[in-house]
Amino acid sequence: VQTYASLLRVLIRNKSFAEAVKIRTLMVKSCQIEEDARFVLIVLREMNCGDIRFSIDLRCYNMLLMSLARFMMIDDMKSVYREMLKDNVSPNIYTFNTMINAFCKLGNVREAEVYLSMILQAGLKPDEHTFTSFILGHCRRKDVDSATKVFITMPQRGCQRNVVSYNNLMHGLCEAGRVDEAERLILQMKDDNCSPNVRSYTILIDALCGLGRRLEALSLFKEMKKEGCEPNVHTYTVLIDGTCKDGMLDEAK
RNA sequence: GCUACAACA
Repeated sequence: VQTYASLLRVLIRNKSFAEAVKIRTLMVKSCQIEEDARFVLIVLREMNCGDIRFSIDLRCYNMLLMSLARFMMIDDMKSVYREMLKDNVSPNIYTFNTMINAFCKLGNVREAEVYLSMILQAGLKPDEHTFTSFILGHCRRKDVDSATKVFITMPQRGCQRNVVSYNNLMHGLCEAGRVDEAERLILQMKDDNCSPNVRSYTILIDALCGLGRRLEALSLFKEMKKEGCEPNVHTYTVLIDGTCKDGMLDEAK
């Protein structure tokens, strides 16, 4: 990250702006830890107003917000959002969705709703990412019923549900102990132009194991492979974890 | 085209 920053300064001094944009993108995206994100934030801010002016465009603001979101730096996100308005850069649906998703991750649906109303004020249309984040947010607050409501209204509002919408709701249902409803959803997905992915199966397998329904978990595991869905580390972890807990070591292999 | 989801610890 530091290297990108130095390189960036050189490029700007040489007025190689096309190259600079590329490096800036790499810099913002390469943040591995919170400290990197903080550093990038400082660098971009000083470039945005410094004498060697290299202003932040919409795309860069969005990527910056995403990097901050990765480390749950919600306060910094709020300030960056305010700064972009001051800078006369109009947020687009990506910007709003990034903000909404961050709040929803924290279960702060109230604040997410503020940004939803801003989408409408801006004359934009909330999309499947927007609603899918709200499903997540409600589930994080253990309010599966509100999540279900959002899920139901999506098609009514012209949004196709996608795998993640399903996964989020299934996860919420599982955490509420409503695994049977989640199992119904994974079947329903197929009639809704969605195919379950590794995560869909892993969520269900995990829940079944947690309830001690290991045989069902194992048959789901077989089914996913039959469907051509490759299990990954997470799948094996929940499966091994769940089956070993009760001494079924042989199935675990 | 720059955005979202799962396990253990």
